[in-house]
Amino acid sequence: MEETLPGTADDDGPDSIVLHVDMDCFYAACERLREPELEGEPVVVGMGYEPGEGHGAVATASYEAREFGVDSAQPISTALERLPRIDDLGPGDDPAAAGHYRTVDLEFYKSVAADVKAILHDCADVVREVSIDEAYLDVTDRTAWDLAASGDRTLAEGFARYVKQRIAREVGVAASIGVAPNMSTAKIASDFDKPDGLVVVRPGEVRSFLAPISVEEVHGVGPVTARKLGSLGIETAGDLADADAAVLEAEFGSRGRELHERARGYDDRAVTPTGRPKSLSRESAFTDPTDDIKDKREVVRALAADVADRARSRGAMYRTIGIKVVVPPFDINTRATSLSGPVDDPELVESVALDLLDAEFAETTVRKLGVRVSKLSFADADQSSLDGWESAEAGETGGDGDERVSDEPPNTGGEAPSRGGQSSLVEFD
DNA sequence: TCTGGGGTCCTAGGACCC
DNA sequence: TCTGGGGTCCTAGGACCC
Repeated sequence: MEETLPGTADDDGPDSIVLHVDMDCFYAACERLREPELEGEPVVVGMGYEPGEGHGAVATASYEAREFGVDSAQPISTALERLPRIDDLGPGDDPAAAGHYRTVDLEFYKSVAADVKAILHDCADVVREVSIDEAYLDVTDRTAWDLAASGDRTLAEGFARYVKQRIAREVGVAASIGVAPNMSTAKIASDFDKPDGLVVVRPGEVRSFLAPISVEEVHGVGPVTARKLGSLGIETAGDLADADAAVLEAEFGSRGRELHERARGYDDRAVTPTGRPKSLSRESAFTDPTDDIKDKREVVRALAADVADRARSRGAMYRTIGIKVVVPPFDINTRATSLSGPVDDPELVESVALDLLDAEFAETTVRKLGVRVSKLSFADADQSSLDGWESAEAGETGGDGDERVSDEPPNTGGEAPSRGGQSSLVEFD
């Protein structure tokens, strides 16, 4: 079906068609895939409810579990209070008020996600994978905003329905899809009728669709911004659209202007394929905050080894090594050191991280520690035949002059994922 | 809701350079 | 030694997202 484009310039062509595909309660849906008996039951996926684990949070709660007040990011202890583990029930307890708890199994969820992503890539020329369970598709060249012959629905809606049905049929999980002329509206649309939703916002309807939406639903508005907006009398996207752009910019900087545009239905970002990660990190919380330097150093060592290992397995070299120290109640401190050139050097990650810890936090009581590497560069970096790194493994970091442009390579077209070995296993994002 | 883990982007001040 | 202007890189913190 390539008859849709009028013979005009294609740069500025017709309105784009963007799909935002968001899997419903993805982890719980995955668990149901391998345990069909969980269908219709309250399911909570998280970590830390096992005996001996003190801390943890809910990763995903099925809609049945949400009825009991269990929600994502909730401390697992709260979840257990509201919805006891069904396996812990005593003789007198009511099984109808208990739930099934499962431990996060990311590897399995990734394999399911890979099946979904394969369908998405089959359905669109450009796919931006945002997370394990979410993606944007540019399908402008695959369908159209024209009405289908049969009635008052658009071809785009039919196309989205097809994507949804393929995911359901071929993988067995439900997705909510938003269809709109741009990314930010598509994102809101996919959220609008969850679960199993399909919401289409046609080019002429964007403004009126957004108007009544609460600002909190707008991507990029969190609790802080929502509160500030509220104090300015701005509660809906419509209010935001009508607000004075200069005031928003004064209050929120460049983000203010951006939010204003999004609320007005303007978003000219192109859907671009997912790029490479910019940082890799690992963190871990203590069951009880501690000031014991031995414990802290031991954790940092383990995290450092982990991060370095992951970097190596992804072919990433790093130029900056940092730590994160969370002090009760919840003060986040970060420290980082940059090297003169990119390295792949686990021992250096460990020693730098430990130095940063010792320098300022030797006596500090901490609740959580993290290690991070950033300013990444990748050995299989496309083109750029002229950066002269060797396959360095010694910690020796060549001369300092080293003026690399840290921006991403231009990478015009459809960036081909690495060719090596297996098809890329769609790590998260 | 007193808080798990893995990310992204923006801002602000300081160092340093010309 | 009273003092302009432009630019880059670095670190640290904040807000936000899933």
